[in-house]
Amino acid sequence: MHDVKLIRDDPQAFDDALARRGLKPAAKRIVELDILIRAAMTAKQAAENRRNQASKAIGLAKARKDESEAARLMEEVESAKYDLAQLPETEAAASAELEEILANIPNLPAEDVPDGADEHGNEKVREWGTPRNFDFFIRDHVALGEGLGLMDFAAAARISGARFVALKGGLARLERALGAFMLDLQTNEHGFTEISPPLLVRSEALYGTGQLPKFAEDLFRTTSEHSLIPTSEVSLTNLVRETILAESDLPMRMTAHTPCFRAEAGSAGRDVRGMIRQHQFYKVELVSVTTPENSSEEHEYMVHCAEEVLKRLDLPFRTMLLCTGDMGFQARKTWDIEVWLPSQNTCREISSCSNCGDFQARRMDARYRPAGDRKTRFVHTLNGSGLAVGRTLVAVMENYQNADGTIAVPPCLVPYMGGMTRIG
RNA sequence: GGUGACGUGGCCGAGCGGCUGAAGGCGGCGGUUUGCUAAACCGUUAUACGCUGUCAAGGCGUAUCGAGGGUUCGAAUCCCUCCGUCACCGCCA
Repeated sequence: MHDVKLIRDDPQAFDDALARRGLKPAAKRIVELDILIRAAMTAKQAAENRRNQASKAIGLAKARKDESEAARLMEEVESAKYDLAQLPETEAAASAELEEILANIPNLPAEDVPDGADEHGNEKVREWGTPRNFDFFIRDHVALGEGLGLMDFAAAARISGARFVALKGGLARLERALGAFMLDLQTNEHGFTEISPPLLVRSEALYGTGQLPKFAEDLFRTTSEHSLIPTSEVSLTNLVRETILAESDLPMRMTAHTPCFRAEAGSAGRDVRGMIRQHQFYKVELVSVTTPENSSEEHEYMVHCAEEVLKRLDLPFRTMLLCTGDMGFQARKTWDIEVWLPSQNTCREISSCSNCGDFQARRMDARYRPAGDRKTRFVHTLNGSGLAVGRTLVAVMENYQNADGTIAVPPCLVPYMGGMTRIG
């Protein structure tokens, strides 16, 4: 959500920022509505003031038993109410239109985000590790998993349809090990507090983080008013909704290991094979709530917390700065981390770390009070995957495969695998 | 799911339909007194928005007593719906 005052003060800057995202100008109508709303509000408040003054006087007149004065004042109230008749509707209609417009406008890109139409405009920031040289014919994770009899897409499809999988034995254990490993790293070494949040959330929460109203078709909705979380960013970030935090509480760093559910409505035909794009997957999420002054620094910190997982797993990756055209709705700046997948001979996204500025905070009404200050300010919120467990499982399988189709367990995971060093 | 009770400011807790944005207390902040601490005393202590003002200080106003509607000249107080909390019962991991 955007600050109307900022748009009012510099409509051109707002439209320029939208243009960087490839969006049409919107400031003109916003400013018109803002003027309309404020005029109606001022007139309404004046009429309400008349009404309130007269009503108070009626009480006093009745106390004096001055019925004629009371009757005269009641007419005064009637007249004020007549003036009041249309104003609230005018204001409400304009406010609704303004809110509708604002709710659907994405966050403005930060200054240092490169312009670009799509992922081709992204910039490589750094890379780490060297892809392994295989002296045998490499398999992708599907061939490996099915070959071992530990990954069953067919059975999952009979139960749930496409884009589901059932992992068995060593692979199920590997998935659990990865989640536990990531969670331990982020909590023990990086200062994030482990949270076990709700997986079903109300639309208010989804609106707060920006999934609604625009991206309803990406969500699984239940028959109640709940939706399944597409990411625990929703639950974790909304933990501070409608609160005023003390500056000393910041940064507030939270992490959770949860399933994520995505309808993938617009992805028909993409990544149809394997575990890359599923309706359900586990993810360890990182969320930071911080001050405007510290959010950029915190953003850097979070990417490094995510990258550290891949370093410990010794998986090659590169970190990309997303261009304006590839960023999500809520983000003002995003780094993606892409892990090396031998079977695809390329890197695939395994983490996305975004600074949302005060965009979500405004939607959630999440504020903090600077130390020694009376006025509250909106917090800045950041989120990042630390990491997507399903895709990490794929990366481990493919990068650690042996010639015989078995999979070596990365050393840092061995303790989490009960000492097992090889799967299959 | 059933029955009953209840949602008031940072917290506790008053509140006959009419100067109640809301008594009182605690806590917080500022000050006086003080060798230090404690105590006592005085003052102060919500948020959002609009108008005004140099988008300052300040002033005026509107709204907010879980949320949204309604009744009324006037609602924290009456009615309805929703959300939530507590207690007991039923069912259940």
